[in-house]
Amino acid sequence: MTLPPIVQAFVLHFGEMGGRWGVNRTVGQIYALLFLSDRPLNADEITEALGVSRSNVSMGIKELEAWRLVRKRHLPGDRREYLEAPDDIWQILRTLAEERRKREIDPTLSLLRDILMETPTSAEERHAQAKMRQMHDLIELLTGWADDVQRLDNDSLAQLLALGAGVSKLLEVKSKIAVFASGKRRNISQEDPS
Amino acid sequence: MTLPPIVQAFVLHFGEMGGRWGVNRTVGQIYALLFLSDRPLNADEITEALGVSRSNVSMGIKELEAWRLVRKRHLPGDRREYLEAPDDIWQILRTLAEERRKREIDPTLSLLRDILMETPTSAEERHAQAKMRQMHDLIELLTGWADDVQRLDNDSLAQLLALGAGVSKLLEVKSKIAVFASGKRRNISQEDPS
DNA sequence: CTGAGATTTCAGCAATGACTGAAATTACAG
DNA sequence: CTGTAATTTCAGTCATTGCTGAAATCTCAG
Repeated sequence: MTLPPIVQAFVLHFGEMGGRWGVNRTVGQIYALLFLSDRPLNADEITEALGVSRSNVSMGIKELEAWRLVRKRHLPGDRREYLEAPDDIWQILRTLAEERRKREIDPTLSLLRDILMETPTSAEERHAQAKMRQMHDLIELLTGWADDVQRLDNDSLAQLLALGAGVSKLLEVKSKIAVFASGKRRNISQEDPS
Repeated sequence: MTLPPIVQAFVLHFGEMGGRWGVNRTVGQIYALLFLSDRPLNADEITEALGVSRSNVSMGIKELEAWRLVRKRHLPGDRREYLEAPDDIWQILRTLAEERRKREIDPTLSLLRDILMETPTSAEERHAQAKMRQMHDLIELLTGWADDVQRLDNDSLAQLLALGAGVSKLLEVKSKIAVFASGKRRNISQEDPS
């Protein structure tokens, strides 16, 4: 691996963090490399830069495509495939949020929906189901919010983030004026009145 | 494992999802069990319910304590330790957000800070560093926002979530009135003018 | 104190996941 | 088409992580 020191440090770090982020070391390293690169790289360049096997790179790329974090491109007069990481950092954020949700949250939401259809047959089951309903409702609230925010353009999103807790002040005002209430509202309470 | 079917389904699911959430199967199962339980459980009850070894349960509990997702309690006239999962679901959400950030984001932020102190020595390094600055600034914006939101009380948080994308409408109004601008604003742009 | 019950630690085994090289498949220039 | 370069697949091996039982440590009633 002959990379500039700061690039190498970042690549190695992403490799180590990969585990915590739900991908393996090589996948983390490939993404880091592509993210920092000022031009698309082909698989052999990646293999060379990271010092791993060509097949490992192939599998890593496949996974990054599944995450929609890299794109394949073709350069004129070169049969090889080149890879690049999209560079709109806001879009990367949206993609990560969507993909993590798909992997980490949706399956649970689906299970909860199923279980909440069942009729409890004991006090213990009734309590368990009530807890699951709490969890279900909270997740729906969160994912619904995420859906909405997902659709904001970069600037609005940046504004929202910059606002921080200031939003609570804004909410006070809103509740007083009550005119801005636009279309779809959601259920606010998480307490289950069962 | 002799648990009510819906409890068992939920526990097994949490076990399987554990991997994606950064904990092992047993840890996921223990948490699921405690979350659904209507009373604190001792380690032997957990061992019995999950059909795993006592030592495995001990290690799992230790990890859940490190995540601050469970508490130890003592019942009068019983030497054993009992465990319970806090039941304010909003608090659980805050805890999860904090702990995941600590594990998944803070180390990267720290590395980025270090690297951004370095002086690039080539065009390639300059570009890489610019990308890292973008990432750094975005993460700071996100964690700063999270810090703020973290401090909201349950109701304000619920309101914020229910608002969804409606916040952008509110932001428009805000920018027109410009009176609500309270204290700490943050840098909005992510574009690096290097 | 003492000792029985309760909990934690840890070395070794089991299971899972990651990586490699070789073979198979695909893509395309000529 | 054909042949070569490029990519993917996959069986086997290596590395990591998870789990267990036994031993060590801790805790507290008597």
